[in-house]
Amino acid sequence: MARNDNSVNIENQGERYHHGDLRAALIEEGLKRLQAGPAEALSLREIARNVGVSATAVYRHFPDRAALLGALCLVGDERLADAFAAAMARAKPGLDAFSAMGRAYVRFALANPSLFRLMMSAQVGGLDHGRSRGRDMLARGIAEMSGGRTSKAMQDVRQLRAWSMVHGLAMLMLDGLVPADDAIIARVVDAAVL
Amino acid sequence: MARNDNSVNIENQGERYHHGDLRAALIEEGLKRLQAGPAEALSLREIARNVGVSATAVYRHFPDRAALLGALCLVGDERLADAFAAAMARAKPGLDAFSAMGRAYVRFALANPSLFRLMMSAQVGGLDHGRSRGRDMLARGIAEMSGGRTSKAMQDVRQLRAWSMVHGLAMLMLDGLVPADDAIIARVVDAAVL
DNA sequence: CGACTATGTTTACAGTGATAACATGGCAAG
DNA sequence: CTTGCCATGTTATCACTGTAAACATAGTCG
Repeated sequence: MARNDNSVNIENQGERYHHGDLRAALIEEGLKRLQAGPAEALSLREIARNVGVSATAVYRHFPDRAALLGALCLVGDERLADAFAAAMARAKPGLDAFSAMGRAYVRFALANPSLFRLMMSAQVGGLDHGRSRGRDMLARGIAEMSGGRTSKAMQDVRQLRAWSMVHGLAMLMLDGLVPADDAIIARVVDAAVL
Repeated sequence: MARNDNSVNIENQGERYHHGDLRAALIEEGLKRLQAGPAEALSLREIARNVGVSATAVYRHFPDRAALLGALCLVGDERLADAFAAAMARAKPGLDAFSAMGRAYVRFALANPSLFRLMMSAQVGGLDHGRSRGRDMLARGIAEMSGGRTSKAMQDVRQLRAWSMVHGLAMLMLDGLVPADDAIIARVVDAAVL
């Protein structure tokens, strides 16, 4: 949720040569544009135009388009982690964990379709965007769920099944292959045996 | 698997004004290019160039780029359906059905990453590419699996869980978030309770 | 044969990501 | 205070894209 930690006055600086915090402004505009359309349709020039800056100014802050998308991914990951934290806080401990996390996962995807898809697309410039707070939380939450006296290998399989299920449901709904109905999410995620 | 049902000699016609079957050639070249890179990187001009035809010739056979991609989707769907049919033929009837279909699904995705992603992306020009032989077969196979005396609603939920799981696993592996290991596929898909 | 039509071509335009060379202005050292 | 450095902007340019319009060719059918 953190928005502007840069202490620069964004208003009434239309005439300034130096923007103040162009990097943050570009990211913000990119996120805005990502709410309106897919990541493929996101053009550097349009972002720069909307921010009120020349197209090539972007390259002072990002080596290329992929790097800007990568920055957007990082923001998305923070938000996903926040959503997980909130969901976990509300959930009763124990078996509820998976339901809560799973619902949060799918809902996040539906609420931020382009951003979510971008975050999961991986070939964002080839970088595997290594550690991810969101994925770590998901893994921990699922591990807590399958806590019984099963073997480590079996836990891993269950964990992967769980992630696959929520990820697949999110993708199918995002792509319109399954209606994005909240009741359906609940029925699929709740009481899944795995 | 069907390749050339057009009975036109593709060879030694380098000088012809009319191509013979340009539409098929464009699709074929598109599929080839899709094996080498993602669908976003697929350009009309490059396809036309490789086929040896001017860029705008494409528009005699497809209204726009999205339409060509749509045609590629149709081919992909046929191939997926073929893969399903082969898997079902090999599988013993009954509970094996889901394992066989699930493995075929994920393997198809891994074998044709860009094509699979394209097929599932839906916003291919806005058309929801309505009926799909591949999806129909998947649905029927899964329905056969969850055949017990459970309620219709419960069957639907299980069916959706199954599809979500294999779809999610395929996507996670495609995006490099889970190693694309055949043994992992087997462990996840087999003996899933759902 | 002659016209029609399907299927090509050339030309043109607006938009894109990216590079190179140049301009500005804030800040720190002399 | 002045000087110069350098981060951050700018303009100009290039190769590429999808697409539209106008023109050319050739196979087909009256």
